[in-house]
Parts: sequence; structure tokens; C-alpha cells
Amino acid sequence: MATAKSKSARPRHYWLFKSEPESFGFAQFAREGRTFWSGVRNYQARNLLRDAIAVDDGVLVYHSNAEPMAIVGIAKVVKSGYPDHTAFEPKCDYYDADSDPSDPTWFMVDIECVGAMLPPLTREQCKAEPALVDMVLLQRGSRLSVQPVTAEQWLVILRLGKQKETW
DNA sequence: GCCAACGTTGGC
DNA sequence: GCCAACGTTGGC
Repeated sequence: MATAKSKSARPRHYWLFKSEPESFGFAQFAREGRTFWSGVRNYQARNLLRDAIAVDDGVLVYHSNAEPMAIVGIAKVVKSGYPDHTAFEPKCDYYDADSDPSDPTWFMVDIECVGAMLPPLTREQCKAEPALVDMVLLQRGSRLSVQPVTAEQWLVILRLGKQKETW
């Protein structure tokens, strides 16, 4: 009898999450080990969080508005999309009065820290790498805070950052 | 449904 | 600090 094993698993997908170190930096994430990635208030990013990002996917953590701007760490998804409760908390910066708890507008995922990118792989280094010219991150005017990374880009980035595939 | 005005993001 | 690019809002 066929077992679940014979089903082809969904291939791992890869993502890049932006954060501003002033509000939630990688250091804090690494200390805590795991976090819920809340506060995304953009529909395109929301759709990825809700529909596309799955457990065990790989995540690059990127610092924007930082010196230097860089990919600073690697994480993996440990819980797929579920309602972002910070939208329901009036005192929270990310409160959204229009998000109804019975039909939430905003979603988040949980990620676990895999390791720091040491040293960080800077935006400049990424721009200098021909294999990364198509990265969403590097496109003119790109503002998406949760964005897809191809498997090829992921491998190039880990190689440039002297990281191993660690899981 | 159009689109001008506005607020935000985020690199530079 | 500047400002281009973008997403959202709201009048019509």
C-alpha cells in the first residue's frame, strides 16, 4: 500500500523578509529564537503570508534603513499563515480598526532562527553579483516587505555568505 | 471606474 | 535629509 511518503512533497520555497533593526532587528530575533512576523500591512505581502509560505520554507532576514543594508540571517518557517492579532490591539502600532477578528485582513507566520549571516551579506555585494540581478529586493522601487527568492538566488546568496545548507 | 492627492517606504 | 516610486484613499 502506498504511504504518504510516496506523495511528492511540495518543494521548499524561499523568501526574504525585511525588517528595520530599529524596530525588530536580527539580534533580538536570534536571542529569542522564534518569533511571529507581525505587522505586515500590504496586500501583496499578506497574500504571500496567508497563501504561499509553508512550514519548512527558507527565509532570508534583511535589514532595511540600516547601515549597512544587508542580509543578516537565515530562518525557517515553523508555522504557516494565521491571523495577525496585532491588528486587533488598539494600543499596537499595527492596529487596524478595519480588520475584523471574525474575518481577519492581516496574516503572519512564525519563523525560527537558523543562524546569523556572518558577516552580513550587504546589499552592495548582492548588487555586484550578476546572478542576483533579478532579485525582487534589487528592483527599482521595490518596497515589498515579504518577497519571493528563487532557489537559484538562495544558493548564490548562501554561497556568497559562506553559509551551508544547514537543515 | 478613473485618477489626483496624499502618506509611506526605503535607497541614496 | 531628499525624493522617486509605490500603494491607498476618496471625490467625482
